[in-house]
Amino acid sequence: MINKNSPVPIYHQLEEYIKQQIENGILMEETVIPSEREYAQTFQISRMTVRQAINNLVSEGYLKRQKGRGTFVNKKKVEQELQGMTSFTEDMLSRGMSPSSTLLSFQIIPADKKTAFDLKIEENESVYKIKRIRLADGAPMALETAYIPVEIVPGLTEENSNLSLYQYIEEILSLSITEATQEIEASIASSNDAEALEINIGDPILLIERISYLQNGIPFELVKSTFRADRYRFIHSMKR
Amino acid sequence: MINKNSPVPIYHQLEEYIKQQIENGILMEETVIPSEREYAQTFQISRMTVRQAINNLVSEGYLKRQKGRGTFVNKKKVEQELQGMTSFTEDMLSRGMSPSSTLLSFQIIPADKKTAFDLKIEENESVYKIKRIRLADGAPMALETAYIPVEIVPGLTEENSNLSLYQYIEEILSLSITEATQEIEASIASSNDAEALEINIGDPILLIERISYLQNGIPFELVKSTFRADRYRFIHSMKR
DNA sequence: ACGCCTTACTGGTATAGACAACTATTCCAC
DNA sequence: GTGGAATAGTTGTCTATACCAGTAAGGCGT
Repeated sequence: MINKNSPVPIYHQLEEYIKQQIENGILMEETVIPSEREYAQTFQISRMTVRQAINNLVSEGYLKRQKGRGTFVNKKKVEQELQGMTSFTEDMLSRGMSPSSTLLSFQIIPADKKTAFDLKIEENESVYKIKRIRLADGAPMALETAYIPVEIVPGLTEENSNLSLYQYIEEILSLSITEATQEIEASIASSNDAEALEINIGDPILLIERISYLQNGIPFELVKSTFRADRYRFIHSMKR
Repeated sequence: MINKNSPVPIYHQLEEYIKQQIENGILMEETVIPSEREYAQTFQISRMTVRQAINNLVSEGYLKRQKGRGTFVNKKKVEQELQGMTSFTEDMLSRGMSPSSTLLSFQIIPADKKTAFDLKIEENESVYKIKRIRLADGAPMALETAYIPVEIVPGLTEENSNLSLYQYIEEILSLSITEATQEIEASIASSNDAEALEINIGDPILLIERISYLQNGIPFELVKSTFRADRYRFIHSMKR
């Protein structure tokens, strides 16, 4: 398991080893792992080296220490999923609801000033404008309008836009979304919103505007969503 | 500078010392700091202890190491502030507004069921209940109620609760907030909200409920805020 | 049954020393 | 001048050891 002659540092080998054990379920969530002194003895390495490995895993969130008790395997972070949450689909699934959607319109239009600014493109450059009603367990949850530069994702059609766009991006184009900014505000349903979401005019709604970025920092999607406040709250956790 | 007989660990003293030097501009951005051996000799402590201090500062983003060259002061980070944003004060400052607040009430009460659950304490355990109106540039922005277990932060009084609680936690108790969860929803102002925020009944408001955790995962504060939707939007950026 | 001490574990802090890997500089041979 | 070796500095890895501080459990006296 541990090779002292490897160019890979021992502490790093031990890190990988422990991570493996966690992923394989040999070290279970919320249970103690062997003590530092135990690792030191079984692998015939110094306790300080063990500590270096464990420290790294602690700061990566895999483990947590408790003085006098031991070191424990952290619960899997659903949180990290949430933190990296991108699509309505993932969001609903993580809440145990069944997502679906109805396409209202699919257009290619020239970007207006604000959209162009958000997507860092030139005014009047072509963007897809995709309007959907998002359903959870069959009931309307949100009204969503997405803007995507045609240049970045050419070949999107009314049909394949139905697939998860994120899957398409990651798997077909092998790009990935690494960053997003969101702005959230409260408002009140207009007649338009009310009709689509099957609520009354004046009911509270949650407006979320999200811009997602690719690895290179290029924005590729602007999504404006209007959520029914009675059915949706935005959940968000953060770590330092 | 370094007191070996202090109950505060040496590495932590050194951390604070170096942070001070950075903040005071004695250690400039992008320049090398003294070598590990140099610190060890000038303070008559072990090099490994110096490393422990420097490692912490590296993982907090203050410093960066370069093998064979030295350790350098990082450029200040603006983003990290946003991501780790915790208090109303910091939030407003980062938006270029001037925060202030009016204390409405300061009580010690037994925790009700839900509060106890959120703060992971027993029902009826004592908690501070601190109610404030939060102002930005002198105008009401939010109505805020904070719940803090007395056991964790004993000795909080009506007077010192006015100081930044976070500073108090970090500097006096030398604990730090490493994690928080937030739930955000839209609603409509009740007569109570309307009066405090100087808006009309039925106007949209943004409800934010935040639970902050200390490094050991212990929840230490539950804050329920009601923001004027016309003056506040929640902004949030995330990276993978 | 209830406290209290002891004991044996845990992680936390700190030391001193060794060698490896990397960087920058100096100096010398060509 | 240019290339390369020697040198002195840096951080990186690792060991062995010591004592401190918190936790849990068992045993003991009351």
